Amino acid sequence: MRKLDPVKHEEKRRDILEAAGRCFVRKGFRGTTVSDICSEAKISAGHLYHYFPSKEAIISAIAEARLEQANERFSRTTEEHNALGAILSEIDWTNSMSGASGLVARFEILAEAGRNPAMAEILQKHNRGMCRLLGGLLRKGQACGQIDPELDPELVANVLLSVLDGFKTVSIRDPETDLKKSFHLLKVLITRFLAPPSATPDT
Amino acid sequence: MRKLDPVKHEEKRRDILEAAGRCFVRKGFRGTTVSDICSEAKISAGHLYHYFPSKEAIISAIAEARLEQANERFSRTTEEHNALGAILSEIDWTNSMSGASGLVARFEILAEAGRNPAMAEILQKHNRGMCRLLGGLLRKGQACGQIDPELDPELVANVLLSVLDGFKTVSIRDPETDLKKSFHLLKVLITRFLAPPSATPDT
Amino acid sequence: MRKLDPVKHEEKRRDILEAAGRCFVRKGFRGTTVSDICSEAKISAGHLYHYFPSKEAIISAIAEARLEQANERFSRTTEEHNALGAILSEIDWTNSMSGASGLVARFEILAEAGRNPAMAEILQKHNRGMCRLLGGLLRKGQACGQIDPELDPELVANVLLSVLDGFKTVSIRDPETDLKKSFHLLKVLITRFLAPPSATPDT
Amino acid sequence: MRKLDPVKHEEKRRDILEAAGRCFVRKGFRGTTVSDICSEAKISAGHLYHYFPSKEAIISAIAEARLEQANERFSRTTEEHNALGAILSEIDWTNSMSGASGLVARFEILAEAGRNPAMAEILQKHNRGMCRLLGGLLRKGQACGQIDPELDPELVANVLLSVLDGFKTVSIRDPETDLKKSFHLLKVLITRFLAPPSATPDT
DNA sequence: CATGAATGAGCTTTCATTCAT
DNA sequence: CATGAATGAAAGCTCATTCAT
Repeated sequence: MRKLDPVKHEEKRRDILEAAGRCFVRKGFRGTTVSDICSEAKISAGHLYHYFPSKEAIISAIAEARLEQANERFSRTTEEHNALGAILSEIDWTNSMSGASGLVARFEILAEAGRNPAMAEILQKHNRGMCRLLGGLLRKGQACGQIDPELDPELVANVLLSVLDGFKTVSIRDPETDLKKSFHLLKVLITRFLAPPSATPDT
Repeated sequence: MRKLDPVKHEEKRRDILEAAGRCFVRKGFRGTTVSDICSEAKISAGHLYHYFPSKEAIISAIAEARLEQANERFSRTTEEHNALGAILSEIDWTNSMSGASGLVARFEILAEAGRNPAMAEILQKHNRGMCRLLGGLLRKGQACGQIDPELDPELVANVLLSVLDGFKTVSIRDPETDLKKSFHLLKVLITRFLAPPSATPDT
Repeated sequence: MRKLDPVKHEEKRRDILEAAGRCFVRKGFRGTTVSDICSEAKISAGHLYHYFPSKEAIISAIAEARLEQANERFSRTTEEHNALGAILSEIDWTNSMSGASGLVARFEILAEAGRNPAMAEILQKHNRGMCRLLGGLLRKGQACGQIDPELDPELVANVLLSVLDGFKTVSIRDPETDLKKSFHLLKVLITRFLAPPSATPDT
Repeated sequence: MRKLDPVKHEEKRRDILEAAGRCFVRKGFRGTTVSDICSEAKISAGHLYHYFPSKEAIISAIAEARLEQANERFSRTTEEHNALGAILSEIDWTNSMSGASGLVARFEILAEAGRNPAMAEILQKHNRGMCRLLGGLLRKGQACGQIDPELDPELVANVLLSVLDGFKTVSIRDPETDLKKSFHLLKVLITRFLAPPSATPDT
């Protein structure tokens, strides 16, 4: 007779997902146990299975959620920026997140996608979305002469997003990296790359 | 009388490491069991412990070996190329490795390094080495006017290596990517980035 | 004000018991979960405990109910048949139930009774009832010369009921058995067994 | 290099199977836990899996072994008895086994076979074997006039074996049954059933 | 050197049962 | 009455590691 379900249920699901997210950052997908997640979410061992059918499902859900969030943020960003601005804003946001929190999950997802087809599909789906957004911006930039018209927007989008992910490794490779400086350098890199050949890009 | 040890021993160690490498590509560090490795290396379960004290040690050794190999290859490359050539050659080599084989391990290492200090240290040590090599080339390029002298060689090296790693995700993100085209695009990206401002880079 | 209870309650109890019965046939006593039963009975997980204190109680109740039904049916049968007729009618009924539905539960009960004293007692109680019924018929048959008077009615009843249960395994042992033929054979078997020695039984 | 395996291994396998057998008698297939078996076999929790891939496999192996033993014993029996003698000897053996030990497993197997196709197949395979043996004896009996030639040997074999299984329930149904008397009664039953119509069967 | 039997902690998952609503 | 969230013990099974041979 009581019908508080749908809301509470979804809320709890989110709680668990967040708890799982924190665990995954600390120990990785495979290093995290279901027990870890239950402790973190303050629920009992078996109760997790009222919300998710398996650990695998939680991993998928986390990946999906993380990528979804990224897409949404990027979608908002693209509404008020041009291509270059959107990319830079994205990097800026990445850098602002102190610590590995969000970043590590990224590599976990990439590593997993390299051998788990289900994960690969999730990743690809979201990547297509982001490429479309960025590709559109690039085309606009080309239309108004800000961007080299010779570049293939779709390809550039894919490559730039890859490069962005790569950039996230900078502080793992060398923790003493000056993030401000390297951010500026990446900005130069992208600016010079996209600029129409005739233009004389600055440093 | 038993005096063939040191050589044979080292040989076997390498065998095991290679077997482990193949397993890790297929199932990841955590998804691979010691049993998997022993089967692949065609040795018995316990015998592996004559060569490595723990699974963790194998993971470290693999990471070390992989990065060592990369460094050596890059070291050789740098002897006969300028900065741009070395980077392009590196990308070329990456692309030539069909399949995820070498690449996946890379993200595994990065994800692991993000939360495991021991792995982080290994990664950082080798990254320093590669940065030094690439940094030296960049400086030479600057000296002879091929590369923008305003760029900080060390920082550029670190960023470029990161970008390179990112580029490896291209085909995971979108398996239908035309690798040749995207390789060419990356070449353009790097060329334009490094070129002295006055120069008119090609497409 | 709430006064429809006793009737409704008993009704629901029976519903649940029937649902449980269907589950037990499919998965056995131990293979069936309380959840299975609740789903089948279309009630919620915890609500079942308003009707039964435990799963064990449901198992007992089912066994009791099944045996009770069998007794009642046999009781009705005995009113209008002689011994041989009653037995044959019983076998006929068994055969008419296509599928394992009722039969499987029988072996489940026997196996359980072999190790669970509570179940054993239930089984024995009902067996005594059926033996009394069948024993009475046999005695009548002896009185009117249809049945060998040398046979001990109680013992014969118990053995015949056992044989009947055994006969139920025929189609499990060999699913291609011709039930009609084997039914006829059993009829011959019982007829010859019970017939007074002088009589010349037919085939 | 050591090669004590094949023998020791098979021996241990048998040990475990015997331990499992004892557990199954006490608690049934589903009521027995892997832990129970390991304790009974005095091995550690996980070690069982060096010998059997799953609990299911143990259940199958037990069923197979039990039925195999029964077949072998019956095979030996048939070499020195005629049909009636073989059956009686079989019943005798059954009765001699005090307690439910062997019997319970029988109903467990039958109940399981009623819903588990794998178990059903095992049961059917062995039943075919026993039917062939018994069928052969029956035919011989018919040839020398001891057995009613009108009876279909295969069908009779299957029905008799079923009846035999049913007879095993006698002491579960009524623990106070006089086994000697009921054994004698069954002997009468089978004798009269098989005897050629003209013959005057004894009591 | 080499084997594989053996261990035992711990993993994911299930399930009978309770209880707040 | 009725729900389903919640519990926690225990299930089947895996796995890194040790050790007698």
